Amino acid sequence: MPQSALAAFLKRLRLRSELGPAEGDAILNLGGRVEQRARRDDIVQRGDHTTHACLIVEGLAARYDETEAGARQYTALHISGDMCDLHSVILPKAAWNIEALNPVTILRVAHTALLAAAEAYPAIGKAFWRDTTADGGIFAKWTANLGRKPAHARMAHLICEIGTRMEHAGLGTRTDFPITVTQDQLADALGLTAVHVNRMLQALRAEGLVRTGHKRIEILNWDALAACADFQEDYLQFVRDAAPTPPAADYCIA
Amino acid sequence: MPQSALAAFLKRLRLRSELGPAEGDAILNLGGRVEQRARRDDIVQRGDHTTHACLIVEGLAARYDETEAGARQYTALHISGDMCDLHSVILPKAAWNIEALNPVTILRVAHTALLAAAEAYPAIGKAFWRDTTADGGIFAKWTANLGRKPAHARMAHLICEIGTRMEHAGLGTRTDFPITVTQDQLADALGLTAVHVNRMLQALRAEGLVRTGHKRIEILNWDALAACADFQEDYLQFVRDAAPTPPAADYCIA
DNA sequence: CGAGTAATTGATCATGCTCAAGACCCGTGG
DNA sequence: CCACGGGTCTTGAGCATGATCAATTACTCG
Repeated sequence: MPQSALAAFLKRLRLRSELGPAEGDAILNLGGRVEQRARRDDIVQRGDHTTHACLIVEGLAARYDETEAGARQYTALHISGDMCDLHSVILPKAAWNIEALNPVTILRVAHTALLAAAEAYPAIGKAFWRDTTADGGIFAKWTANLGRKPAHARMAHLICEIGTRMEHAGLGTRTDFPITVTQDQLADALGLTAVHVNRMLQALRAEGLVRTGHKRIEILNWDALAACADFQEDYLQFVRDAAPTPPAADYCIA
Repeated sequence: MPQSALAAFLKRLRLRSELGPAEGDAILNLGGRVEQRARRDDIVQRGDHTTHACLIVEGLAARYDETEAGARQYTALHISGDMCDLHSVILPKAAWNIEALNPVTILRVAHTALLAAAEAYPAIGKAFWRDTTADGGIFAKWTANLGRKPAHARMAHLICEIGTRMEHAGLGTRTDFPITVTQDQLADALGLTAVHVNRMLQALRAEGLVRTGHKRIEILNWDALAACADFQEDYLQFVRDAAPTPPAADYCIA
């Protein structure tokens, strides 16, 4: 059971990092314990001194921060195959919370196992470092969206991001994927109110850009949606970096 | 010259990570080339395939993202001693820009040197990983602030954050530190307009919380400012993690 | 001293919030 | 199989935070 979940994690890591067979085996043998969490459960709470990272096997989770007044802002969404909280391996004292957005199956993987793998195989260590850093790039993009884009563009951007990530994770296509999320939750991801999310979704539907419902999102016009979102995929870093091209490489083509 | 700049970087790393003398020497011998950049220069541009990371020796820099329309959002500020763009070591293809906010002295350190140090000394690799991850935590906090706090609280929070980081960097105290930044730049960090930044600063001054001018910020009432910002330092992760407390540790106290 | 940048002020505008009520949807139990 | 109930979605009306536009004043640095 852990193995199949870890296979998804390995696949994820390989989207960004080159990992050989030995390293693959090390990932598959990380072990861990499968757990269920109910919707609204906190998987991690601020202040926790964590000893495990959580691989999302099934369901949706979100990292969030909360103001004194209780207003909640999601800072990241995690889908199946994400090791949400890989951060905690290197920074065990959580300064954030992670919540199950719907009933979730997680695999709790010990930091000790993750660190041992990272130490035994430098490529694994770098893959972990790379993935947490890519997550940081996503945080930064969310910051930029919240700071400088109007509500409808934020909505559109989030839909494009999730679609792209779903497709890379093999959970659907970028234009048609399953997701169970309420407008309240979208509001907390977008820094809006649920009422306004509702109106923005209606606008996107009216423009013929998306269709929603039945726990799915379907994008009817990707180009138009991406344009309205100013969505450019590069920040997701879903490209294994080519070896730094030697300056002379261009000439080899002829 | 590089050595003294690298000493600041080492000091910074040691705020979060335990590094021995050999590791310290490795950091001090990273080498690099000192360069000057004028205000408004881009130190890194989106799409660059970078080969060096940039240590800020003197001055202020910002990572930013820009919308089609040209609206700019800073996603991170970097002060002296910050290795801005340590991220690029593991993700060389920049999906962001870095700009000099005022005349800046940087030390360009080769990725090859940084990676070699990380590979030779696992503790250095982890320190790098930890610092980039802590940066990610700061991005996440900015996201939360932009999404869920009103302008005056965002302003207050940024001032608290910079003060705290300045103090840890040894560049002043948290309540009185030098900084050269325009209201336009603050606006781009806070997702506001310069006009509104001006008004929020006036409000904070009128409440007797801060004093500004002469390239300094002085905080007259830290507690009140932190309260208005809902500032809690934990997200900066300026604490070297205690060894995971064994469950029995509690009993040792008596 | 002069030019350019930055800070400040005022007036109007609009995006997105608040509050409130009603419709819809879906799982549960009678 | 249907009624019930809670959560979610939808709609409307008024409000406010922060944007926009447009001067004017104050620095700063040659």
